[in-house]
Amino acid sequence: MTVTLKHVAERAGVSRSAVSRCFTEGASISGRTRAKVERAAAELGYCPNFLARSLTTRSTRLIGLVSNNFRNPVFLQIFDLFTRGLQDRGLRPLLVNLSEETDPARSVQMLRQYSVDGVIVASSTLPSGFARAFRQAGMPVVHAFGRPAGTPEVHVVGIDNIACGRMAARTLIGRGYARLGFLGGPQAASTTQDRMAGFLAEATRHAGPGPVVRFADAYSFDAGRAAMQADLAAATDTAAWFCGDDVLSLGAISALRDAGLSVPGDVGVIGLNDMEMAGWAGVALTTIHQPFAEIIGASIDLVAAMLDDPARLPESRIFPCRVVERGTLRAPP
Amino acid sequence: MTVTLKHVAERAGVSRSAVSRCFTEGASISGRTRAKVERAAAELGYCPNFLARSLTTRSTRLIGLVSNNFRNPVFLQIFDLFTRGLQDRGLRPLLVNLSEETDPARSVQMLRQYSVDGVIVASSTLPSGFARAFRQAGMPVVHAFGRPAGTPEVHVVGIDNIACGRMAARTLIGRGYARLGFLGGPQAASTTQDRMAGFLAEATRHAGPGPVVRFADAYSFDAGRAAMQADLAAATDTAAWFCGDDVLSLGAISALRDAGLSVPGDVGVIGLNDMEMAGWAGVALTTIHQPFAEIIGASIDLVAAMLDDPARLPESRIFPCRVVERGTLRAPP
DNA sequence: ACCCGTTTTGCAACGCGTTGCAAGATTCCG
DNA sequence: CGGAATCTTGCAACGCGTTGCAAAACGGGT
Repeated sequence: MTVTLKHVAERAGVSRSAVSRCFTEGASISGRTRAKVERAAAELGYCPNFLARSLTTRSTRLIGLVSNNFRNPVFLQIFDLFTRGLQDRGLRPLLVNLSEETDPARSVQMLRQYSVDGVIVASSTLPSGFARAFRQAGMPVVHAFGRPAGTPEVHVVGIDNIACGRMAARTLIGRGYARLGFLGGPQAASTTQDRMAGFLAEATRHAGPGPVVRFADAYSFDAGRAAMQADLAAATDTAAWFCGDDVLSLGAISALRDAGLSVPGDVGVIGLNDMEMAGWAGVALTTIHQPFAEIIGASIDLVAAMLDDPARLPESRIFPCRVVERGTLRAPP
Repeated sequence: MTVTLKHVAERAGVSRSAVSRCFTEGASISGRTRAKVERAAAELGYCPNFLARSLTTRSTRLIGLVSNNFRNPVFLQIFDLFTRGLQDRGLRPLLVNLSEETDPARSVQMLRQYSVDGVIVASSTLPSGFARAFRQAGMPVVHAFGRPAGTPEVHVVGIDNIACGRMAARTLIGRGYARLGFLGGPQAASTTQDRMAGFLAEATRHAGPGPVVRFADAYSFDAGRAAMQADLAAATDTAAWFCGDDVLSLGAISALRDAGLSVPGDVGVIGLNDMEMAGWAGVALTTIHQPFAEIIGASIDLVAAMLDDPARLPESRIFPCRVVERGTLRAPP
């Protein structure tokens, strides 16, 4: 049924090798033979089988795109950028949803069975054991949105979350808010820990009352809303919040407004990510912009570089963030 | 470097066939041999190569998951359900982003090169030529969110968009709104056409002034907002809108509120999809619920059924929708 | 026409696993 | 215990392409 190399070779009256070379970049083949082969291939509708080829070339150009974050709308932007970036380089994303998965071994096995050339882990909440397990199985790995380290075990691309925490605290202090609060995502996530650490380091130098800390169960609207409702019930009287994620911020703002508080009149909120929705009219979330395009571009660059040089040493790449001023923080006094 | 069948065979002291049969469901192998092989495989960390296997079995269990919609947040939910559903059946999604693609031939070639076992097109805006081209290349195809037809060219799973349009119109009429409006997505999309047709069929039977029709350039917040701003500038004095998508509704509502109009006080809005965000406190969008889980489950069932019986005739599966009452429509008079 | 250096070509083996077949080993039965 | 029926097993060929190697073809110079 399917038309193979052999059929084309017979029709063109050449050997199978000739046909193969016709479809191999930089192989030695004469113009005459090439013409014959191309004609036969076109007539038969031949299309080389990448998977068969991969047996000898040991390259599938398949990249495992692994994530456990399918609730936070920002990840749609992230998948968009990843899929397009990979496609532009002739790489193919095999999407792996690890939402309910806790055992790295099963994912490792799956990715090995499909002989992926590399793996991109796109998550800040997946335990780092996953990236490590992939690496130990011999796969090139890039952890996008991971925690940078001096000598990382795998490539890490992301932002300096501690610096972001600092930046958030300084911004809130600069607006003259009294008591500051940090509303983080899942407490175990490295991003939560680092953003909190930076925020508290700076906030405790602030003259006002000591900072408040709360955590949401997940990076989701409902979790942010619930955490803020808990804080309102506890009446901490916090004047401004740094939320560790935009969607968390939206949940928090919804709880504040439901409680009759005005944002930014009574309470200020600054988020982190600058997802597309943050810029929607009516949302107008002031937030710290995370440069997704750069992070994703660098992740793809690194995974592509690993294809050429699998022994390349892991490195961290960190991109600077900046505050995007919109409408959820009051003007400086 | 990689450990193959041969290494395991040597270590276990059996033939390669024996090892192969040990990893093949239902093959004839004695308990003694199986034990030897499993031991050797475990010691070497052997993992069968699916791609090599696919050469003879002609099955990769790879499914092309094709979409061109990476802006509408509802698609993150859709990808979540698809990836999990496919994984649960041992199928692997190869994600293909066709956002900028206009030529089906290139996509066909790519999917053939990777020998996908089937293709799921998840989009209501991708020209139907794509699904057709995949089918003509001999691939099992399911078009999720496509336009159902009596004798479809490929499997189609979705909703009755005409009926949804009717339902929206009846709902608005029941609330006693005067002039009705339809705000559709891209005019060429079949969903836009069908929703409009159903809506107008019912709305024109309404006693009030004739219905207004507008289109947004894309299924996006900004497009919905821009279309509504255009309508406000034209002062059509429309009392209630059926927007062909939730994210369009949010854009429209943002424009209405910016113009000083209250929703649902002055103007009513009903959307379509019931994306997660529609239920967020503060958003509270009244909308027509599209049963995503059922549609996606059926799509996966159909593509899996095609793997067993590729000659199976294409069919349409249509799921009923229902109005979800929230806060953007006034109560019935 | 001849010689030498460069392409170009086909052969055959290989990558990793599967499978039809026939031979060998087991089991069952009388 | 012999013989038939049933399991297991290994051999060898196959699926689809790639590639090292040596032979063949070609090109140019004289």
